[in-house]
Amino acid sequence: MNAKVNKTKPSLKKDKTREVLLDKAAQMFSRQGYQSTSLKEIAAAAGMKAGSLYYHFASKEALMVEVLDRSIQFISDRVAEEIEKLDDEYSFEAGLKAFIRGHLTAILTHPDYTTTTIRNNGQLPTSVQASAHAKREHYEQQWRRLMKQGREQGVIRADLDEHLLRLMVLGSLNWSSVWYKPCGKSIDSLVEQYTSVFLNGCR
Amino acid sequence: MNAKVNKTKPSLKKDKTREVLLDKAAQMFSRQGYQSTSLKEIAAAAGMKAGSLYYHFASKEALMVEVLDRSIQFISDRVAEEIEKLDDEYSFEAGLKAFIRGHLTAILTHPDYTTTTIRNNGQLPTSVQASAHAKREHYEQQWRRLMKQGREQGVIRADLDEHLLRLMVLGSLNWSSVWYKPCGKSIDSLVEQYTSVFLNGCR
DNA sequence: TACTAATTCTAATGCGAGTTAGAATCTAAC
DNA sequence: GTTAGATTCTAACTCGCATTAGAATTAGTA
Repeated sequence: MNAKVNKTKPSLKKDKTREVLLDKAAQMFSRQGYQSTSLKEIAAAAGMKAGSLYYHFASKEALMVEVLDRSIQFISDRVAEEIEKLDDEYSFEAGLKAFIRGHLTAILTHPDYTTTTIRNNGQLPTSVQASAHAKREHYEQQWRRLMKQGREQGVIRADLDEHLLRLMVLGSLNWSSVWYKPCGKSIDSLVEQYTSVFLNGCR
Repeated sequence: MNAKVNKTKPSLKKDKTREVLLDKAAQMFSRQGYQSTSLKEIAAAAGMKAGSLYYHFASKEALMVEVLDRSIQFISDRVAEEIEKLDDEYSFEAGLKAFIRGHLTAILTHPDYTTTTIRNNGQLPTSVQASAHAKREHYEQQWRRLMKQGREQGVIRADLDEHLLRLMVLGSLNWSSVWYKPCGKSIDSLVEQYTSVFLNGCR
């Protein structure tokens, strides 16, 4: 019991500042990009000096890796949540709407993390890039399965390439992180329009 | 006449290396981002040393500004070309297809320049950002006009927000620069699918 | 060949970045 | 209050960057 107290209490404090550092890092990475953001800025935003960061993270790259990991996790989890709300044998239409709602909600409610992934994709040190690749691949696999289902259920017209369709949907969804301002339309109304346009578009 | 020779001949040589430098810069900016690309790398790719760049460009920022300018110009020109092929009183359907073809062709045939714009959007020094803003605004204005036409001609359903629709189309088009590999599908077949999906989608 | 201008190189400057080691401070249990 | 451990700070170090001035080289003209 004593041991437990000794280990959980300080680790809570430590996790707290780790959390703050990650949030601030995600915020600045998403706005200025990875290279343009200095550890000094991140540390200052969290109320400390640059050197102190190294007590929590091994390097700037390690920080970025964790931000990217969380970002993909946010999206993946949020989509999974929406899927679980459906019946076991859901239709392609219902599935697509759930995917769109999950993906869009994640992007627009955790803009700092997800925008970091979307924006910095492709222009990061290869070591960082490799680390996030596996998780993203797994998520995209789920989209592929959804599209295959649409094809098999005959909802996707024969003359359409389902891979390209997937990229069209993901492209327009991801792009929302570029222009979305929370003051405008509600996420729900966005979901409705995205779903409606793409469903009508592929039938 | 002599004066003409004296001025055109060397300026041709000079313009040539300027061109090479811009091309290489666009290439590296699009792949690694603005901050992660050093003048040393750009110069090396053009077969010279970093210091020599300053004979052609005032600064790294000036280089970037010109790359961005050209990028938007490419897209804008290419779209204008497609529009000119149409009748004077073209329909929304024809207009949309021309816009999509122009935009996509520009993106996929000058990927270095256009990807630089798309990727680095938002994470550049504000001075650089401001310079490209005007041209881009003018181009987006043309899209707004197209969408308005679609609404007035009744092709865009009443329940759709035409501003959001514009962002959906531009998003999925721009995203193609992230995944497109020239070895895959032809640009024409992409144009067909984009047009078909969005036209069916908004009717 | 000699002269001139255009173009590139060399070498140096200053700055800010990421990183590190050790000192300083804070926290909490005895 | 003392002590031990956790956390942060200070002050340095190294490195690569953009930038610059002047020397060196090239190329074209007479």
